[in-house]
Amino acid sequence: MSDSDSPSVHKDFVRQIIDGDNDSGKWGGVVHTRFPPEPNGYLHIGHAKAICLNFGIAEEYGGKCNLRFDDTNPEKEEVEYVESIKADIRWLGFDWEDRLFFASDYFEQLYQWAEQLITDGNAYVCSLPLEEIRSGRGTPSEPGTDSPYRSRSVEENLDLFRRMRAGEFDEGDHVLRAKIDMGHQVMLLRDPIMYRIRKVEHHRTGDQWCIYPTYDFTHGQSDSIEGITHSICTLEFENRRPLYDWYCDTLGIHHPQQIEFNRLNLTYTMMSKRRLLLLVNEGHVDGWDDPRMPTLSGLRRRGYTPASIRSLCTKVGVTKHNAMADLVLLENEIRDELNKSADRRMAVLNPIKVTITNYPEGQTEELDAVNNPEDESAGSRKVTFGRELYIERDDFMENPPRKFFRLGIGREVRLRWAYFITCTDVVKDDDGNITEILCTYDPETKGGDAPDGRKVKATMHWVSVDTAVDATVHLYDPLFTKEDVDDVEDESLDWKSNLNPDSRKTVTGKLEQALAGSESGYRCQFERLGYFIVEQSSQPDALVFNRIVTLKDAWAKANKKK
RNA sequence: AACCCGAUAGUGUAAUCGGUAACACAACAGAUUUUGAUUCUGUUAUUCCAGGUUCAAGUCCUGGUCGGGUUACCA
Repeated sequence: MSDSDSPSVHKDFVRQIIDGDNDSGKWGGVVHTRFPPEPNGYLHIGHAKAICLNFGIAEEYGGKCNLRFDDTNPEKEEVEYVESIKADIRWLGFDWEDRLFFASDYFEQLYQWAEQLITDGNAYVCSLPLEEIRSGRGTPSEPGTDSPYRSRSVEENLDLFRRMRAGEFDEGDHVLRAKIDMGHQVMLLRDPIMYRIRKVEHHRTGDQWCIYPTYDFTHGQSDSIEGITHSICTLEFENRRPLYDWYCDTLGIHHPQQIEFNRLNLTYTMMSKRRLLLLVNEGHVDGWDDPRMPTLSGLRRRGYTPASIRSLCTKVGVTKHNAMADLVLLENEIRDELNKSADRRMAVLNPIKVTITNYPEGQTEELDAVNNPEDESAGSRKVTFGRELYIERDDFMENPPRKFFRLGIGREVRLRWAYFITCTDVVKDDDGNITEILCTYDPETKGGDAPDGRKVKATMHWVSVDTAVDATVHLYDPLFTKEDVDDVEDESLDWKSNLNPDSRKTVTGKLEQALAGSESGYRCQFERLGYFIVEQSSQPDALVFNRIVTLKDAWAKANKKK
């Protein structure tokens, strides 16, 4: 590769293993990985890490990465999920080319291998009820007891297993178990289940099968069939590696190396598909693609870019111990990217009216505003100034503390790209609430510079009342109030008690006219507020924006601390 | 409890033959600034514990502690 002379490109332990294999010639220099999602939910940012690892490694080593759906449990799996997963991987920027596979494509081969194990005396049909299989397995400290069916003859096992396939039995009547060791220290090796009867339609094979293989009896063999060299999975599969190895070895087939890495955890959210499904089903969010969800479709709708997510995935690293990455890491990625590329616009989200008392009634003027100070080529646009304006309510204080250097009575500030204004008075309603701010402007400061060189402490955004465009703006905050979603006060509470009731606030904002008619997917910075994207449901004449992320705000942070 | 895995600034990671513990983010301070943003500069702070081997240990050895996983006819 080209940048091999860049000083110290750290390689994680997975890549180090691959380097070692390439040096020793273990796989003849071949690197072939796979990403194996189960189509029972939407992909989340944790999956993005696995995708970046598997597809990324294939790219770096001149190898290939397959997409394989691990669809052995028809009760939970749906075509909708298959399609969303494919779309999300493509959006992230990866391509499986012609290597789209399904574990269900291998059902017949798997079945033949099961018969082989039976024939070799390595598997048997067990007719114990579920509860007895469980109790018979013993506990980690006590060995299990052999099933009474463990010694069935090969002929009887074969006959029973074929009749299971033929649909002669009901669910739960029989299972096929591997004959390993009921006293093994690893519980998983105490005669694990290989096949169970499920009279359920499968989203791809329909009613062709009424017995389905378990994950363990499927995964390694699927890797084997596809010629995978490095089967990379998350830490919770570490315990299953002995079984993965046992099936490959006992069957005498190509035996990929399973390597486990730490999954991505992020503060203020969680990655459990079961829980995410619950959030959707119980209506805590609007759907899998709700902009508050850590799903790829949610992050996409929120306004995150594929590059920002990929960048996070490389920054968090790959190790073997459980880690929880700070959400601000992700936020910084999108801030960095959009700071360089996004147009600046002015929008007032909590408006209060300002009247410039010495500005002629009925007069307006067009002023030049720079689109992006970080990118000269972005050019400029016109903004309209007039006698009546909106500013942010938070930018005015009647009795400002010492450190507050925005607008107050008698204070002078700059309106971005416009004039210096000085507050002379406020108008209040009968309850004493401020309804309007009265100011004068200095015509000499047009564009925002004072010829006499005098300084102001604050520059504020604003929008003229006459040209303001209304828009619905969704302000998002983290879905949970705790860094660790499982951090609950007492036993009676669960993670749902940490749901943030204020994770979405919706306001009507006043936008500068350049934003009129914006198309869905357009990202810009609302100056001093944050980065926003035009919502996918937005219409040119009924604008809807999502806040992607706020700008860093030292003033807000200082206040929060008090 | 048995088995498996892990432990390095607040967080995430690096230190490849045993040879000056470092990077990013966060925090704090300052400079610049027509965004209290960005940018720049600086500061604080790290090898789980106890022994051992060694001129020298984050790294090797022994014992412990703590954390996670497994104990599904889910993946």
